[in-house]
Amino acid sequence: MAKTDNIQEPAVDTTEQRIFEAAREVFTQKGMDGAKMQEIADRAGINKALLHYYYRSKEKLYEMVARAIVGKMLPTIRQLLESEQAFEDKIRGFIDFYIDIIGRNPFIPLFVITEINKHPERFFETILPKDLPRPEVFFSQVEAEVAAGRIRPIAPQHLLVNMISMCIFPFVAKPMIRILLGMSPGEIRLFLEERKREVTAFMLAGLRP
Amino acid sequence: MAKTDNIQEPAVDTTEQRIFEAAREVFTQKGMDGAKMQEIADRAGINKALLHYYYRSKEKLYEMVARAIVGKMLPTIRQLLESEQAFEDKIRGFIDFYIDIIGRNPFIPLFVITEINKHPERFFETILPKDLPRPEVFFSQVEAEVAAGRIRPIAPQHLLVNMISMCIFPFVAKPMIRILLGMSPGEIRLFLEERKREVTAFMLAGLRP
DNA sequence: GTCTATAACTCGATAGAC
DNA sequence: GTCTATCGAGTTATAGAC
Repeated sequence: MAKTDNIQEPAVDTTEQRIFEAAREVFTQKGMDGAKMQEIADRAGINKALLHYYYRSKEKLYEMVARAIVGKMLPTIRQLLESEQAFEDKIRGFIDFYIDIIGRNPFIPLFVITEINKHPERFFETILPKDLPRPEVFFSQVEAEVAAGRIRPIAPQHLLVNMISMCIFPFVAKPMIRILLGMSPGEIRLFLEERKREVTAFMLAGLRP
Repeated sequence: MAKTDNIQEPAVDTTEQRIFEAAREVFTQKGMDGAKMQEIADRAGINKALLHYYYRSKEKLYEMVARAIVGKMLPTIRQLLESEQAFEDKIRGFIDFYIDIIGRNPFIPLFVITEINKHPERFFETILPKDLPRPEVFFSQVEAEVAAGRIRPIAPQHLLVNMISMCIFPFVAKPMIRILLGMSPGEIRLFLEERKREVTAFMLAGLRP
């Protein structure tokens, strides 16, 4: 509990941080089982023994990395669920910001999904923070919009899941989409960028009364 | 149970098939790296050495399993993309059938997504069949609907990705949704079942001119 | 075909020099 | 703090008896 509790500080390039960054790369690409301490050490440019000097075990190192990654996604979701912003602005803002952050960190969704499915107990007890965003404000907001006739009747839970699905899934399924639709690397990049506009349009169209 | 619920192969119960079935369970739940030959042998009720007698190596066994799983999802997608069925019927039929098949095999999406992201070369060269469904027929159909004014203007690629995302992603993110929305195991089951109706409604609403 | 026993190897972790 | 060397557990794969 002594030093690194919060982990978003800028690059000071200590050995400890180089290890952490190398571990983040390897763990996110290979997963817990596929990652090897040797590869992390090589990528950090140091020796295997040093990994254990700074982080006691592979398990501890993994937990640090996982916590930092999960923590990165929560503020955006909290903003959507808990803020008092106007409904349509919120939808627009969430889609834009969420697709943007995933576009810049495309490894995050698969990492989180894998972790949560393969090791749910560790995820919920050790990695996920306890103060999760609460969806009540957002849900009341949806219900108010429905009651006012500004959007068609829809269950708020399904609305939320539809929106998140359309934002995240294409990044996770990117290689499959590329092959199925016969896109070049440049075309798929453009396609994913377009989705900010497309998902927003589709959400608003799907909600028209 | 003598006969398994949802497998289409003949239930002959040879040693070879028991191994294959055990391997399917372990590989889909643990992934290639997390799966252990010992566990597969235990679950098949035979000895580790027999795994190598029937399938030469862990790698070969994994490829067999992966090919079978991927092959299972393709006919539904081919039906959507290539058949000449009327547009709205197609949309309704695809969502219903796809959510149903995933509901009965909820491990498939994460398995395929993981495989394709972690080992793209093996996936495309060894596991994915060469004769993929071609999207042209479906795309022309969407364009015809738009031209006729029966649906609002939308890029067929995004329409397709929106629909598939809303069908698949909730199953992959199930544990996260459970926690975020505070659902019991029974409630999440019901929620995912409801999605046949909800996704259909949302798609059709989003496409109204 | 099926088993037991074990070889061959990988990998996380530690000891101890500097 | 950082390194080299090595241990010991766990894993895939094979040899050989039945």
